[in-house]
Amino acid sequence: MTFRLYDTVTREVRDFVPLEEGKAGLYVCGLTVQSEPHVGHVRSGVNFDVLQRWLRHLGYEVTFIRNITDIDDKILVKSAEQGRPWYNLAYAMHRELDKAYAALNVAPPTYEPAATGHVPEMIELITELIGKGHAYPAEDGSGDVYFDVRSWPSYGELTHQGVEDMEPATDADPRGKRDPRDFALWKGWKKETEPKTAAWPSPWGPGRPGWHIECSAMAGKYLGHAFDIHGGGVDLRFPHHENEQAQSRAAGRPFASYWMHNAWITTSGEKMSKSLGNSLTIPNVLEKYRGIELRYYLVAAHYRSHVEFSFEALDEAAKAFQRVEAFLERAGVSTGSTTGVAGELPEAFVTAMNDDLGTPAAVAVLFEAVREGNRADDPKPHAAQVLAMLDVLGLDPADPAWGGGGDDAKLTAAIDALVSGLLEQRAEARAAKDWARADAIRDQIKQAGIEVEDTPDGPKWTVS
RNA sequence: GGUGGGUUGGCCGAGAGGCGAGGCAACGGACUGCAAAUCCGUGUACACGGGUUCAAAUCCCGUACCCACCUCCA
Repeated sequence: MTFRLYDTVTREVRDFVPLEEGKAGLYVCGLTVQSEPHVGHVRSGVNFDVLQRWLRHLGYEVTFIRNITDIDDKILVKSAEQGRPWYNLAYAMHRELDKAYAALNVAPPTYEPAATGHVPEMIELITELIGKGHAYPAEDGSGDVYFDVRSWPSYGELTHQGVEDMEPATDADPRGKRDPRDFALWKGWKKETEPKTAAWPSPWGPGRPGWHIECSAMAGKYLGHAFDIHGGGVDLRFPHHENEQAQSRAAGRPFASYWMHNAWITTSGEKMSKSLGNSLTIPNVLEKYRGIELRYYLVAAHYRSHVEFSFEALDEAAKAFQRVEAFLERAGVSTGSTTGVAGELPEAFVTAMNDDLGTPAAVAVLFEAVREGNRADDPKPHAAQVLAMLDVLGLDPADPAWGGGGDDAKLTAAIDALVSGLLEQRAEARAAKDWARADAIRDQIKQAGIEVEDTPDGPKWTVS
């Protein structure tokens, strides 16, 4: 059975046929590192991480490039507001993003190129476009270079829009554009307002890259002029991806075969914009929920479905996932080094994943396996299947990526020593059928935040 | 004005012509000293109005409401 995915261009789910058999080239637009990452930002990271893992599972040799935009208008504005160099802000936020990805077990891509490191590649591409008559230096002496939308008849093909139907830019400043829809490939340095460090030499004078050009240049450099899949958030379809494709193809590069776009996460029906305050930043959410729980929440919804974020829903998701963990614990495989040597994936799971990464259906299969395992005399084979599924989804609790360092083990031992003393007293009370005292001890332990469960193997405690 | 998406039970969230995805919560039962966990069982949901069909949450027409993008937001 082949892997099928939804292509934004054809608007249908179609077979994935790579350009080169056995290999998959994937480019995903990463973030503009201008502020702390929030839940919405990280969704794309998790979604494409699942894609990457699934392609690898299918046996593809994956080259995964996810860029970092580390110079742009907003970075300049924000850093100025904060009174620090733009590169300091970008670098600090980049490190925050790395931390957020790590906390969610988002595997690093093959390479994470930054825009500022690829100015020569961009200049080369822009020069080529000017040479072919698809771009022009602004006539107002600003040092800007624009892509000439009118020179490229298929402009709009990605998002199925005609140039005539597009709303003319409302940002009143036409600068030196021939057509208001023309977009900047290169932005001339504005001496009066922009720091000198934000300008690079170019044939058109000092300046910095336009937003879209970086992705065309970097995708071309690391994946070749034609590659398999290009991904990003829905908002990037237009103008970003439309422009990437236009400028790449105008330069004679075929560019991506498939376009994938993940949907939004909103809060109270609204876009999770960066101005919303910081209650939804990853560091904040991780104070209340574990990374694996947040990841489960994100994976349990289909990547093309809009998700209305709420802490109530995240809470439910966390409980659901704990059910899986409790099963693994019971089956006695949760702490073993079973990662990677787990059982076979159920066919229904594979079918679900092959159908445009149908993670909701895949998760349903996961829970069915958990129930069967709970019912079975020997849960181990089911547990092995469960682990195999979790591994593909990046949700294996035993994965060292989740941390669980040595301090934890020490703490656990210390608590165990304290709790076991109390549990012995409770056992004595129970043996004497002194239920009141037994329950009082259990309540006492519970007040410390520790739940006691009686199992066939004796009482077990967990931090609730 | 253009383009696209959405409205599913108490809640989250799948599905895309005919067997009630899955999870959370609730209720009943089993197990338990009581719990917890687990298992078994219970719900007749698809925005509204028409239509097509033996059969519609799913297809068609219309209506309402919501959302996203339209030049630097994942």
